[in-house]
Amino acid sequence: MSEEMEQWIQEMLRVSDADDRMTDKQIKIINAAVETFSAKGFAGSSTSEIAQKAGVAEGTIFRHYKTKKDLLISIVAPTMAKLIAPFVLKDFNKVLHSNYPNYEDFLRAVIRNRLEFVRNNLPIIKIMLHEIPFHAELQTQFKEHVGKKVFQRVKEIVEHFQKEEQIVSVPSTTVIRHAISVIIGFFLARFLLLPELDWNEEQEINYSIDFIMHGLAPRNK
Amino acid sequence: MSEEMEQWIQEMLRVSDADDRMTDKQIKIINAAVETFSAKGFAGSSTSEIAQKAGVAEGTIFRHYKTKKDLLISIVAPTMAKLIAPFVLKDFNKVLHSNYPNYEDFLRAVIRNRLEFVRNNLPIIKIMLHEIPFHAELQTQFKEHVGKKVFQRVKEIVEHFQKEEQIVSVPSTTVIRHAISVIIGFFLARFLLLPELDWNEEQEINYSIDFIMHGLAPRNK
Amino acid sequence: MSEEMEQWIQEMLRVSDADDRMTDKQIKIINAAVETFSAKGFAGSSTSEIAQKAGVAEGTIFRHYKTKKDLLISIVAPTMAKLIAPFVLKDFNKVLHSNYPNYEDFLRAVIRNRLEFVRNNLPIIKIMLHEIPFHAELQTQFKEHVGKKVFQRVKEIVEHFQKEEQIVSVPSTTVIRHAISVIIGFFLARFLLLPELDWNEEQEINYSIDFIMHGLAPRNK
Amino acid sequence: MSEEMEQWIQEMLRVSDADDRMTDKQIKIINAAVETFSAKGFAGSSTSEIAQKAGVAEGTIFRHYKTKKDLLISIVAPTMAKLIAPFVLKDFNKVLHSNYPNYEDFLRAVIRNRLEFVRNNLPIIKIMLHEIPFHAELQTQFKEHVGKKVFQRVKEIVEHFQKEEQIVSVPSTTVIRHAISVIIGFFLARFLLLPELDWNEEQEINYSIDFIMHGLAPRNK
DNA sequence: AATGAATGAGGATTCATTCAT
DNA sequence: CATGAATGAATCCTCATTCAT
Repeated sequence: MSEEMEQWIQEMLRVSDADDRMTDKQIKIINAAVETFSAKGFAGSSTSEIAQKAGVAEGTIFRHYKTKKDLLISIVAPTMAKLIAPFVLKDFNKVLHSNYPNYEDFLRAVIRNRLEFVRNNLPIIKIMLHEIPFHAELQTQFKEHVGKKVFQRVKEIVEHFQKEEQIVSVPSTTVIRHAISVIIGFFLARFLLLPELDWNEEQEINYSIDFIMHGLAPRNK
Repeated sequence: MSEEMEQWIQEMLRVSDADDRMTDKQIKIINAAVETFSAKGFAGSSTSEIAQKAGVAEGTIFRHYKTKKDLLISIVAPTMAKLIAPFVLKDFNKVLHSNYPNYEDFLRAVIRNRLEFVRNNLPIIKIMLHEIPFHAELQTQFKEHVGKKVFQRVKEIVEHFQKEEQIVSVPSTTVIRHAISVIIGFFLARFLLLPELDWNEEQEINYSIDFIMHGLAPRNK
Repeated sequence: MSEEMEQWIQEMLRVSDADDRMTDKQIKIINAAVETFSAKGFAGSSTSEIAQKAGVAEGTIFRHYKTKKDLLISIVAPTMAKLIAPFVLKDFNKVLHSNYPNYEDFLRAVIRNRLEFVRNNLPIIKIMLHEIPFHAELQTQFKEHVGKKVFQRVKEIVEHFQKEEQIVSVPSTTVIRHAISVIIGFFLARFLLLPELDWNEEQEINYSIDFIMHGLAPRNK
Repeated sequence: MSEEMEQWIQEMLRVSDADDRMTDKQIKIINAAVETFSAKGFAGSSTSEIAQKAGVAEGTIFRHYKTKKDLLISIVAPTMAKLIAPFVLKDFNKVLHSNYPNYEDFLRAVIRNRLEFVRNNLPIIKIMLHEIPFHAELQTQFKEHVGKKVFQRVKEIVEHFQKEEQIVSVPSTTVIRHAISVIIGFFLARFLLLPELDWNEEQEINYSIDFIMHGLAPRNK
């Protein structure tokens, strides 16, 4: 792997791990809330249970977070930002201007990186998945950030490689959907559907990349 | 398309549409519950709201469904069964013994058929997605039916074509995951993420099949 | 025992066993209600449970008994009447005019007879005990029948024997209370507090009569 | 009366009056609950009525008592304990080793003392009587404490006096039942059946003791 | 007579949130 | 800052009773 890319990966890691300053009790509350929301869903969790699990008084939660929903937002929003952080790095599509003969290594680096991120933030990712449909604020944030910024960046890359005839000539939205489906499908299987299996992650990543590469390869008539 | 396959598709349709006999009020309750659960989630919906929406007394709900959860189950369970019904038809993998040169038409038939089913049962499908993680009964049913029966059938087909060297030599579980990811990815985008777009469904199905076919094609070194 | 007394006992039995005419369903309802009220109390029993136990529709109960309370009254009232029936027989205090040297045999006959009655109507007796304090109608009936009629009869007898100096010269109300306490104390222990014990009823009756006789015997200074 | 006995009576009083520390609202809730349960029975009382009577929000009840039944137990259990407290004082049967020629004074002291206790706790005593049959926890406590501990103590005394031939030679269980029946019979008449009467309590106690003493006196053939 | 679906008031209990300490 | 008692609206659910069939 090129040195350039390694630097980029370091950047990606740095960006994801920025942590806000919080008091000891706040951290306990957040942890308890994450655990509870993740296990029972937002609507199925009670603030009293969270307080108990956090070892604080019921009132303490509301000193830090005006409402229960506030608590949810302040858990999900930063993680959603971190989840897509690498894609909005200003040098994300540096790959375009490098002299890579292909995008395979790049794809592999991104997958590995996000795999780690998901692994380390699994409960919050679950909360995101479950709650986005029910909370306008989260939907807005999701559509804005993921739907626009990320999509825009990825689209540029895809269309670049299409111009170079390294990717089949199919609407770029479709190309993106296919690729992302395969990757997210892997993440879901790995962490949500069959986490108990004995996964060979490197191999599966390779299979997935291989599948995507062949699926997207230009058609030779 | 062969006549045989057309018959099978008819069979698939027939199986999916069997409808239970219910009283007028029961239907109203179910419809109101589907609408509400789908919009706010199970835990976020109140029985009083459902009753009001259904135009019945709150007590009437509990005459027909012992608990609120009962109401959920009796909505989700049959639809989950219908969702996978085609896969457990005894002649589902008839394709194996036919003389198709490939499995493309078969795949297209299944996708089209399930696309229609999802379209016609969208709110319930949403409920399924949201609630399965929180209800042991639904999880059990899902793992049992989808995880075991459907997977088994599909695996047979995949391994059959692998033996005939029409599919790349990769673990069948991985093959299945890739194909399903692409299809479900399409369904999610079509109905949940970007339903407001002006979709050319036939074309997208073709792209997806094309992507899968190339992604799964045997590698020629 | 005298022949006269035996006749009286026969009369007592006859009076207690008069049974009202009821339809088959009515009998089932009453039995179910007795069972339920006795086990859970009136307020703790639901008409739906009674209907279920009786094998009739919920509405059927209300065809025969206007309200749930009606059902209670129509169970308790007749049994309360039967419970005191012997005491209001017009020849109850025939004992006064017989030439008995004492009242022992008479007391024994009454105790035995009421013991049988209680044994055969235990659940209803329980209901009476529990519900009289909470239902004005039952209280009225109880005070009227038991408190007045029975008390009047017994008082005459007691005062008769006091005049004959066979009973200690103590207020007749106190005498009656003492005797009844001992008898009812026995019934309660026998059937409610320690029903599982292996009771020698005849012997206990003798002990109780003996205790009463000595307790009430005229004091010899 | 001996000085020794007077001391014992003081001890008895002290033990009965120990009062738990409770907040102002808790006291109001308990008082309202006692009043309501006593008047309508446990099952016939609603928590909303109790809250209203106590002048607190309904939720407040459940902050202090997890369930309505909890509220009942926390009312009845301590009173049941206090009711029998004198009998389990370690010097209760001190009477055995004193040089009393008889047990009359002792019996009178106990009756007077418990009469006062019942007078001061009448509503709770009523609740006890009504609810013990319907609540396993109360039954257990009753059988354990009253049935075992009290009975054991009293039995020792009775058998002691039987050995000394001051009590008739009849099974001690029967002796106890007779004595207790007379005393409880008096209490019930005094407070529950005919509370409106103008009772001369001291005289009735004397009559009852007299009745018991004669009823239990050794038989002279 | 009998049914049982339907009712809506009322049941116990939970909840997010407030506020005096 | 933190507490936890207090709130009262809202929750799910049960109930006695009615009424069309």
